[in-house]
Order: sequence, then C-alpha cells, then structure tokens
Amino acid sequence: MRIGELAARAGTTTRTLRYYESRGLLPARRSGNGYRAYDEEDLQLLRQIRTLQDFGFGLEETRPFVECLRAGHPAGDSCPASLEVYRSKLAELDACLAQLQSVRDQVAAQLARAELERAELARAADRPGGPEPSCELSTGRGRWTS
Amino acid sequence: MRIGELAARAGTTTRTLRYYESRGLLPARRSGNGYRAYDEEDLQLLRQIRTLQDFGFGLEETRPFVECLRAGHPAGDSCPASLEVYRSKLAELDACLAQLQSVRDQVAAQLARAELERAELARAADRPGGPEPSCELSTGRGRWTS
DNA sequence: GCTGGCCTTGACGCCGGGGGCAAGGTCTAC
DNA sequence: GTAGACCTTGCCCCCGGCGTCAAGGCCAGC
Repeated sequence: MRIGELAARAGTTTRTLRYYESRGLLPARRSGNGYRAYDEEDLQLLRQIRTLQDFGFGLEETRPFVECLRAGHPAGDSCPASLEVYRSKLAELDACLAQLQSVRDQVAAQLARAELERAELARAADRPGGPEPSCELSTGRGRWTS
Repeated sequence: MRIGELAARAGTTTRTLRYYESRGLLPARRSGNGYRAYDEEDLQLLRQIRTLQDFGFGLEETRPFVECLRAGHPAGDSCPASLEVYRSKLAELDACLAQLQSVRDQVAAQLARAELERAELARAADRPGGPEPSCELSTGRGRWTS
C-alpha cells in the first residue's frame, strides 16, 4: 500500500503521514522506486494515533501506544507506559476542567453583574428624578479591575 | 510615565506593551525624545486587558472593553459590544467544557478497561490451568480502534 | 510518446502572544 | 566624559500539527 491509499483509508492526508514519519512515529519501508510502502499493521498503528489525536493527545503521548502495538501486544493500551499516559492525561483533563469551570463561573458572574448595572442605569435614566445611584455605579469599577 | 514603569506597575513586560501597540490596542503618545508616554488611564486600560487575558480572552476580544473604557464609560463591560463578548465567551466555554468532560469520561473508561484487562491477564497467567480467556482479550482490539 | 496521476524532498506559512537579541539613541549621575 | 540604565526599531524564534506550494521522478493507459 502506498501513502495515498493509507491516508485515504485512515481518513487523513499524505502530508500528515510524512509528518508522522519525520517525527519517527510511523516509519515506512520503501519499495524499489523509493515510494513509501505500508501494510495493514501500519494502518492499525495509524488508527491508534488518530484515535488518540481525536481525544486531544499530543503526538508524543501517542508514542507509547504505538510502540506497544508494534511490540505485538493486542492493544495499544496493554502496556504500563500507555496506562501512565492515560493517568496523566486524566489528571491534566481534570485540572483543565476545574480551571475552565472556574473561569466560566466568573465570566457568568461578570455578565450578570454588567447586565444588571445596565438595567439599573436604564431605569435610572427613565426615572424623571434624575440618576441618583450613578455614584455607586462609577465606584463599581474597582470590583472588576481589582 | 514611560513604558518600563507602566509595564512594572501592570506586572507585565515592555515587549508586551509594544506588542499591544502594534496591534492598535494600546497606542501611546510620544514625548519629545521619542519615548512612549503613558498616563493613569492607560494603566486602567492595560489592567482591563490583562484581567481579560488572564481569563483566557484573546487580544481581539479585549478590544471592545478597552474601547468602552476609552469612550468614558465607568467600566469596560458597560457597553453592549463587551456584553456580547461575554456571552459568546460563555457559550464557547460551555461548549469546551462539555467536550472536555466527554473526553475525560471516555479516557477514564479506557483506563478502567485497560487496567481491568491487565488484571485479568495477570490472574490468568498466575492460574496454572493456562490462559483460557486470551481469546476474548485479543479480539478486544476492535473495541478501541473502532 | 505523452498526458495525467501518483510519488519524492525541501522549504515556507500559519495561528497567538509574545521572548530575545542587535544596533543604536537618550538621559542621568559621578 | 563616560558608565549604565533606560529607551527606540527591526528582525528572527518558539510552540504543534500540519497546509501549501515548487521542482522533479515514476508509472499506467492510450
């Protein structure tokens, strides 16, 4: 199988495969004319890489899985090194989730506060008595830039 | 105030300030010798930018807030454009959170499954009767690369 | 033999948010 | 007058994961 076919069967591009090879992740044999030659096992390895990439794993993080498969294990995650990548990824995801959640909540709070202030401003402007609470509002600045 | 002092007071670098200026986000007046000259309002603007950056906003997303402040509003988020950025950021964060959570769960499931299989493999190896369920295990490959 | 489709290597581009360095100008203190 | 602390512009570098040429080789079918 040549590079174009492998790329098509894995749903990726030839450029990507050459890139993987340049990173030493998916080396290819060569046929007589210098073309890269792949077999079904390479397709398995490539699918393993792609699956992990889709999960957000970096290329280097897929390496243990690929080497595990290449060592003859039934699955890419049959080896301790792969499990270790799972665990560190899980920790990384949890940390990322916690931080994103925190940011989300803070942004939501800012949005709610800003909308409220706009509503109060509009109500004050509608009121013929004049904008009394504008004092509070202008000091509200400190809260945001604290 | 010159660039070094502003950078120090905002806890950032002169390089960053020059970058912001190159992006048209924080233009500076010039004093006679060609040095950039900033005032207290610039510090406010800069703090607004930095706060949003810390929340993960891109530079372009901070622009409405800066322009809002520069227009004389009490807070950077007093303007509709800023609120719109809040809302789209919130939606983006929610989408990101959902996807990350999904990935997290899938990775956790893969880890649990892989650890279980390793445990079964170890138990089978310990058993003197020979590895009977190895059939199941080798076909387990398809589950992962499906 | 010629067109078209595949393949090869090499090199540059991109995205964001700056880092780092060079070569030179400017001001201050001694 | 000179050290050194600041400032200026400009340019290349970084990260990852490729996309996108460019110039040329190989092979099949007509």
